[in-house]
Amino acid sequence: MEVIEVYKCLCDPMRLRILNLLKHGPLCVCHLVEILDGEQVKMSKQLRYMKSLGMVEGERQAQWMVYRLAEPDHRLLAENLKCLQDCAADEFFFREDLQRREALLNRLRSEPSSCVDASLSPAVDCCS
Amino acid sequence: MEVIEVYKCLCDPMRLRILNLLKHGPLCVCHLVEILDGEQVKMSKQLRYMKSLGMVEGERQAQWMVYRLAEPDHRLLAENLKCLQDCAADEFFFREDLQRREALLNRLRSEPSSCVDASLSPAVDCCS
DNA sequence: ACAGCATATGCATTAACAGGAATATTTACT
DNA sequence: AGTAAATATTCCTGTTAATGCATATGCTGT
Repeated sequence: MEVIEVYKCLCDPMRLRILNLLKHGPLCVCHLVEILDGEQVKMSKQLRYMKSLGMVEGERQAQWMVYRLAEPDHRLLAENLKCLQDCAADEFFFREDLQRREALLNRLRSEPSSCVDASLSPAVDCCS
Repeated sequence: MEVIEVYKCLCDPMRLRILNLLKHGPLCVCHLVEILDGEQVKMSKQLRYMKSLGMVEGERQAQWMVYRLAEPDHRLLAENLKCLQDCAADEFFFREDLQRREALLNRLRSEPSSCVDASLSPAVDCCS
C-alpha cells in the first residue's frame, strides 16, 4: 500500500467511520449498515474498495460476510488507526457510532439471532 | 481543521512533497517550483489551498512569498507530519526532493541572489 | 429445485477536483 | 510613471471518483 493510497482511503467520512467501528471488532455487513445508517450497496462498495487495498479482510460465515481490520502493512496506516481511536473521543459521530455499536451488540446478546456469532467475536485489536 | 480536511489535504502527491520540503525549513514559491519541477500556477494554487486550511503560512518578503509550515492545530496532522519524515527515507521522490533542496541551498550560499535570505532562514521544526 | 435473505456487481449519471491558458496584482528598480 | 519579475486569481475544460438503480450471485432452509 502506497502512502497516497492510505490517505485517499482515509479521506472519506464513511470509510473512517467503518474503520472506527472495525477497530473495536469485526462486524458483518448488515450490522455496519444498521449502525452507520447507510445503504447496503454503498457499504458493499466501500468495503470492496478497502479490501482491494488490503485494509480490511472479509470472511464468509454462512450467508453473512464478516469484515475485520487487516494487519496494517504500512507504518503510516498503523499510526493513523491508532490516532483514530483518540479522535473518536472528540469527534461526535465517531462516539455516536460506537454507542450504536454497543446497543446493537447488547441487543444481539439478549435476543440472539443467527448472525450474532460473527459480530460477537472478540476484537482483533491489531493496532492499539 | 477537521479530520477529513487533514486527509483530503494529504492525499495529493504534490502537497505531500511540499510538506516534506517545508518540514526542513521555509521556502519561497520560486524555489518550491524549482525543486519540485512544477509550474508556478499549480504551486500557487496548492499553497493557497493549504493556507486556507491553516496548514502553511505565507509571509511576503519583498517580491517573494516565503511559505512555512504552520503550527499544526490538530493532533492528527502533527502525527502525520512526524510520520512523513520517516516515510521520506523510504519514498523515492521524497528523498530526491530533499537532495534537490540541499543542492539549491548550497548554490544559493555560494552565489547569493536576492531571495536567498528567505530560503536560508533556519527551519522552524515545529513537528519533530 | 425453489424461495428468501445477505451481499456483490455493472453500468449510467452526477458531483468533486485537478489542469491549462490568460490575466491581474504586488513589488522593485530605473 | 513605466518596465520587469514573482506571485495570485479567474474561468473554462477534462478527469476522476462517488452515487443510484437494476440486477446478479451465494448461501440456507424447505
